[in-house]
Amino acid sequence: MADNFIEKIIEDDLEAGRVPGNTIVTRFPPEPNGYLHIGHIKSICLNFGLAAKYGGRCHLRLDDTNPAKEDMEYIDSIKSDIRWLGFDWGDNEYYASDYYDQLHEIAIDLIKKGLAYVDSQTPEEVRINRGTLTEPGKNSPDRDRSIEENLRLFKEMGEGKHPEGKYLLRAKLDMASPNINMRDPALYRIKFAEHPRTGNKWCVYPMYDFTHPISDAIEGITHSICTLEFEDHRPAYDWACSIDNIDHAPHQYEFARLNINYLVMSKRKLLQLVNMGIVSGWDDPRMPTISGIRRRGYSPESMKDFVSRVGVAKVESVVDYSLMEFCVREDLNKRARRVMAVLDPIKLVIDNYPEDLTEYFEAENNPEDPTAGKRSLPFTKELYIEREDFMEDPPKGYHRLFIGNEIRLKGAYYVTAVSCEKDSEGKVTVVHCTYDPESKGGETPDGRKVKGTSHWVSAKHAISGEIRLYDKLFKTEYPGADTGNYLDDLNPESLVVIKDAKLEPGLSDAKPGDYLQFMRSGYFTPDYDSTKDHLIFNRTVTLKDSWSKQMAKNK
RNA sequence: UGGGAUGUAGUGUAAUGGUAACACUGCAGAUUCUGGUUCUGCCUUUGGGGGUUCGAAUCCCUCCAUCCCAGCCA
Repeated sequence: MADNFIEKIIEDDLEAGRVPGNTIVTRFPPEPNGYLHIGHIKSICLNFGLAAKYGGRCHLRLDDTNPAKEDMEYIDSIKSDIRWLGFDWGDNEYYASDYYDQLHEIAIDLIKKGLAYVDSQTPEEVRINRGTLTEPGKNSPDRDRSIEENLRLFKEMGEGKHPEGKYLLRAKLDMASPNINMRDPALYRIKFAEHPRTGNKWCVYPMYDFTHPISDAIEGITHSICTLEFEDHRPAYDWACSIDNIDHAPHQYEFARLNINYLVMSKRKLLQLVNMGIVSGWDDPRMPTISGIRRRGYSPESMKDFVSRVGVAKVESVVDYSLMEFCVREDLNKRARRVMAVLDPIKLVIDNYPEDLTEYFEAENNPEDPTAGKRSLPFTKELYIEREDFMEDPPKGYHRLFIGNEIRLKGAYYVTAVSCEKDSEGKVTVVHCTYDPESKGGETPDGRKVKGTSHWVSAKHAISGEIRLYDKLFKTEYPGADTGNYLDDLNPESLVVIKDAKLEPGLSDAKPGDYLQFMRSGYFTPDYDSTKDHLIFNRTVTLKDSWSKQMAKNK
């Protein structure tokens, strides 16, 4: 069953016998000029998913035709990000630069056939003579240069005899075409940049419209899938596939790229955020890069689920950020180990609890997963609880701790608040309570109910940790929509650091990649910089919180 | 204004001439040793106008709206 229009096309092609060897071949073709982001996940899942579903293969091809912007660092990150998602391209790792020799030959061939020429117009002249959207372009004065002259000049371009911008190899198509991409598109330009893979071997580099279709054809790609903005390039794609007598020319199909509100996804903007130091790097947990969300604690499974829920179509759309949060919560709910962590601690003293006693209580590691086992938590007279779990003057509907109210300390005892101490500024520092020894384990023989349950850690046994509370990097749905500058919409509270949270002792051996739920708070994961002496946890996403939502509404 | 595309609940995606649906969001409630999870219910949809047809989201005409294209970027 086809899940989207591309699968429908593939199934039709397969059924009609239009696919050589009945093996579909796709490719994921990133340009190594930045880190992969969430938008790429859609393309990766589509291309690798298609190959898996229809028993074909998917190539990884680095589209490295612009050495001025590309870098080895990006190539490495791209590969590790795809692997993290769980996809394997096997031996099918290719580079557009692998085809430079062939591409060069084809270009010479085109010149010999009179289908390409060397243009000596300045870039400015090329632009002006291209015409506009409504007016046709004008032929270059060099359009009818002799084949011999073209051959000589192209050779000299390749030999580094001319500066950048001096000459340009163009296809001889149609300067009057209503499709601007067909008005004698550039094939080769001079560039003296060092290429990450070919070094200084070349000083002419082929353009996308020339390189991409031919790379696809060389690799035997059957279905070349790209985003909507390349729709206009399809005639150029088909032209390039037609010049070399290819048996089974690949076809290009376009789908809508993934947009998500509250996020910026263009590589230009992401690079700017990195370069301006607004984030700590490409893998800052607030970045929508794959390495960023990995560090943030998102699971690959949740992201694959997310893009599959988004679907594939040709309508340009903006997906709700909340769908992504739903997906990560749903996955982490099933797999995250539950722990107790008090982010903003106040001391809770149980006045009638023995001074030197330590009891141990068993706690489930994950109520959603019985196989996750249990752990033992120490309990003493002095504990830490969350500051927001006690109020002197609670609003209606508050069923946490207040003077005279009884709550449960998760898995331990029922306690009733009796008094509190405050500092000179009126801030509560200590809450005093009494416990009911009969309620041991969190239930009483008389079966009475309490409405509130708080998490806690024993003050004596607690370990300290730094907590990084991440939130959206932008505070508006469409960053920059109002002012034209997306940087105006940065969320000043996208990162709030808690220096000294109180954590249950077992957290000392948590490692990056662990999925944790800090009970009643959110999902967290150890940061890469976390050490045994200085624990650091990143908040992936909060738990849904209907209480704070209700409070916000009543305001 | 030339060319290329796209219009289905707030958001995303199905339904290919036969009862407009699923998920997320939102709202209400139940359950719960996480105000989490789970469960139940509710809200809201075919861009407009014509036409063809017993019957149109689907086919035709027309209008409207939105997006993309004038890099020697991809």
